Amino acid sequence: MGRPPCCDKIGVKKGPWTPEEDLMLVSYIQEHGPGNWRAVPTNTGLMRCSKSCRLRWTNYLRPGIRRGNFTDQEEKLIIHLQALLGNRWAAIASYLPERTDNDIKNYWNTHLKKKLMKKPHNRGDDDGDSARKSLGFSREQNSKGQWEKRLQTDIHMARRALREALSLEKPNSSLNELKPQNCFPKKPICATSYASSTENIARLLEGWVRNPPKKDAVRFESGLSQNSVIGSKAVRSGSESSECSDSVANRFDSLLDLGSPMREGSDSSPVGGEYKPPHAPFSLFDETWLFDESVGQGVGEIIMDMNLGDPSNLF
DNA sequence: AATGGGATCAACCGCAGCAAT
DNA sequence: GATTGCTGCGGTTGATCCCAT
Repeated sequence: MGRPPCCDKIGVKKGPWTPEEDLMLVSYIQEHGPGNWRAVPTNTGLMRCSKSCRLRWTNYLRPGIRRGNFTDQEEKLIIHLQALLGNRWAAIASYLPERTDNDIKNYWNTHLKKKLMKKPHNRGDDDGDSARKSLGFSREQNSKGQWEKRLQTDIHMARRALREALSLEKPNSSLNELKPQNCFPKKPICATSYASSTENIARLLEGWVRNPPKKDAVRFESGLSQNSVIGSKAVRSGSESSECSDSVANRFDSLLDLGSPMREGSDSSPVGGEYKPPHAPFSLFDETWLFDESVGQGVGEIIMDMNLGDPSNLF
């Protein structure tokens, strides 16, 4: 059988996007909201395939994306989440709402993997496998179901890992330490010239995200929620970056807010309602377990003590 | 100044999942 | 239940940048 290509390959433009194309895409999304990507090339006149449009939006033009260097906090969070989730970049990205899965994937492949490679012992072979091994998962157990099952068993281990990742800098630090002004650099670094132009385009969205279109935008709203407004600030260049999005703070706050029960279908999920894993492999979307001290102790505790108990050992 | 090699990252490709029919 | 079409995800590629020589 075989599926037809997502678009007519003939006449479809490839390669880097131009500011003009970005503008066309952004204008369209401003009006109609993201989604129905199939219709985007036709309606905008863009000579791009729908996938390309979606990718460009989600990875670059979408408000709320922060570019530039990863902070230590982010880095450690990624390492821990990667160890827990494997290369599920989208799931990992949902915990770093201002980062795209593509960015995280790139960062992992270009920085973290090498970094971890340098560490003898428990890492080095292949993406996450080693990390999972370090968590006590053998290759035999590596089949999705098994290691997820195992993961559920070791829920407290993950919880602790993430908590430590989030509080590593100052073990006794308050949640304020996780506020963006602390966990993000004051200034976006390494924005390319073209990135700057897209920032300008993103700026165009600023007014819109404050009052997103109501129709056709349900998915968009659930995906961005509060992140949108602040995020659009975040893509501004340096001078305003100290505002650096409350979104992450909110999300971390809600991540850590043990008092408020995590919800299903709530707008205020820890990551802005974003992460509802399509596969729902285990109850990661109910993140309270990550921090809930009351979860029983188990063999994972030992493993964690040996391997991830001290995240600083990673480096 | 030229150039070669490594690093980085935007974008593409193919597959899987899911919903609609 | 089977088929079809759309969307999302992860792996990979290739263009560009950066730095050392």
